[in-house]
Amino acid sequence: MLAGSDHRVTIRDVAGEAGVSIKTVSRVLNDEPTVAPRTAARVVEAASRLGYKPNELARGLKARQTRTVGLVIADVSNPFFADCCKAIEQTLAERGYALILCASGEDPASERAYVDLLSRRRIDGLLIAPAPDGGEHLRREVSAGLPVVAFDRPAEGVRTDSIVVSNRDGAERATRHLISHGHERIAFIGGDERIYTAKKRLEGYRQAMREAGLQPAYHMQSGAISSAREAADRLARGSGGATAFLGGNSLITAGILHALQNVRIPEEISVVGFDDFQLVSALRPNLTVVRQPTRVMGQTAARMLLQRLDGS
Amino acid sequence: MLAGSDHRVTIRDVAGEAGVSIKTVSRVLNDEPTVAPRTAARVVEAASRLGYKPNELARGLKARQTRTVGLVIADVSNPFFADCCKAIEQTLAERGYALILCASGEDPASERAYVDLLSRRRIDGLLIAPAPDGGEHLRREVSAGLPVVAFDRPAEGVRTDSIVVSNRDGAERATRHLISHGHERIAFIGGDERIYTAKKRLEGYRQAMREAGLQPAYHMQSGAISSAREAADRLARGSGGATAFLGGNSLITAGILHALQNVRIPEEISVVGFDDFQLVSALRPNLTVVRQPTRVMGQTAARMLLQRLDGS
DNA sequence: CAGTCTGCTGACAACGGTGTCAAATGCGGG
DNA sequence: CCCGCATTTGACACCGTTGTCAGCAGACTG
Repeated sequence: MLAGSDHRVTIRDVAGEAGVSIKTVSRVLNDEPTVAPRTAARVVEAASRLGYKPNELARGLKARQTRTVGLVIADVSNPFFADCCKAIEQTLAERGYALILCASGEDPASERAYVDLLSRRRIDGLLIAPAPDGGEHLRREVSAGLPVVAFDRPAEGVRTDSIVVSNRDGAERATRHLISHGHERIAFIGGDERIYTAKKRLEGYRQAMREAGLQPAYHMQSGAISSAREAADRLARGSGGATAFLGGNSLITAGILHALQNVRIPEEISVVGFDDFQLVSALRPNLTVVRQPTRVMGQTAARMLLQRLDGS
Repeated sequence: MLAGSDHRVTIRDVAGEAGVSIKTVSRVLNDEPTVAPRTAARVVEAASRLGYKPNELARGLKARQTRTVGLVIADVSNPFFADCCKAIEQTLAERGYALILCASGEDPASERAYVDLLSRRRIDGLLIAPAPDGGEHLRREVSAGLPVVAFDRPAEGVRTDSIVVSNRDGAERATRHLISHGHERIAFIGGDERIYTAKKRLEGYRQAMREAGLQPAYHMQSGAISSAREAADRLARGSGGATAFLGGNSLITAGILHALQNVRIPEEISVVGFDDFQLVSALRPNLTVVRQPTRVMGQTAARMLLQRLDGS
């Protein structure tokens, strides 16, 4: 209908079209009740005829809020984060908030750059799974008044709300589960030890092994599936090899399963993995998992933030 | 250092602190060469002392660009989209662009709402895997001058750049591959037929079967893993059951594998899946896949968009 | 009939930056 | 000593919206 005029329609155009002042258009668009019905109708009609869309930048500048939140995670292609991200995005979208996605790759410098970018864009709030070695950047934002909710891991050295499950306890229980099934040589393959969740899970594993008087055998690594596979290969080898594995996250568990592709699970070797997610459980329904409530976690984090933004 | 004053630092504050006009501060921050070195130094020092961050909303309002792009996909927790999303995010971040993530769930109404939200936020460009039954909303944006790049599927009834792989051809070849291995009862389980990729893959499958004089047996479905599993169960049953399966995407392939968990692959039944991704291939290294170049696809789409935004 | 009140509307400033233009400053040359 | 010119700086308008306040009818009150 409208030609591809390069000139974006503004409130002024609508005002002109409807023969009223811009303030009246503004009133109508914001449902202020003090406009005469006939006038309001004219304005609505003019706005839709011109295909008017309010400029949220201008609105945000004046109102000092953008209805936008930042999400900083390590990596979207990690199913755990993808699931969190999905839940968060949905929860925010229901309330009309937009989500700016940032993937830091567990790199503090990158995280810092992202936080800066978000801060300049004047996001209303921040959801973050903090990278290790947290620096000053989060503290600055928090003390500047930005609502921040940390999830999956707490933020080091900053007071923020946070949603964290008991990683230590989960690992401890999973290990005890294997012990109670008669295993004595239980290997743990976890993520980079500087990452909070990996560290806590290792603690839980060691605690359970110590209590049972067993010798821990673990490997912590930052790499992807393939390096977990190599580690599992190594730990399973020989007569003194592990009879059971505990995988520190879904990618690592996949690596372990890859290494054990010619081994019957759980008859020959048992595997317990962290991070339940649809694909792994579909592919290996007989795998025991320490389920992380990703959906609930994401939703809760988002709601907690919204609560502080909207008060609802 | 700075107390948590609720008042965000503005360019005016920096100007006051440095004893210059706001315009001079603006010049320094934008690296305009016409500022005396001593003055510039004073300004830089003042800005960093106050922790000044330019308000990108204000900048964007004046400059009519936000350095922000929208990404509309069906679902982040689908590994295919997650991988695309990762590549896109990285490519954009390198150039300082922010990404607003929107998950439409293949719902045209939701997609429309998202496009509207993005348009009001004055994104510079849009990356989209269009939902089926595309309406007017995309056409409107395109003709209003918004740079749009469609990926994974073309946008119906709108002229946009698009990055699409040959789905039909991939399915045809995969089917022929199975035929050449002696299979005659080959079943295809695909996604919702209204979705472009699913439709094309079905076409390819049928074409190959027809050419070989074989009877096609397929099931198209919009559900998740579990419904693919049920379909596979049904299609494999009985003496006339399928001896080979072609899975229309990674989630469906996972469902098929789940259904066949007690069957040796590929000795008893062969499976070929679309969408290679790290987890499936780690879990079932002996699975044949029609690999989608997700990383390249995402990167290419993002670059194509950047090209139109930056000209670089 | 004057005065007040209510309902509706618009002029203007402000949000925090950048573009335009003119003005102030410093300096060498006539 | 004054002029012209280059360098450096600032006043002001503007981007597109909303908040503040005042104005203008017309109705109601006394």
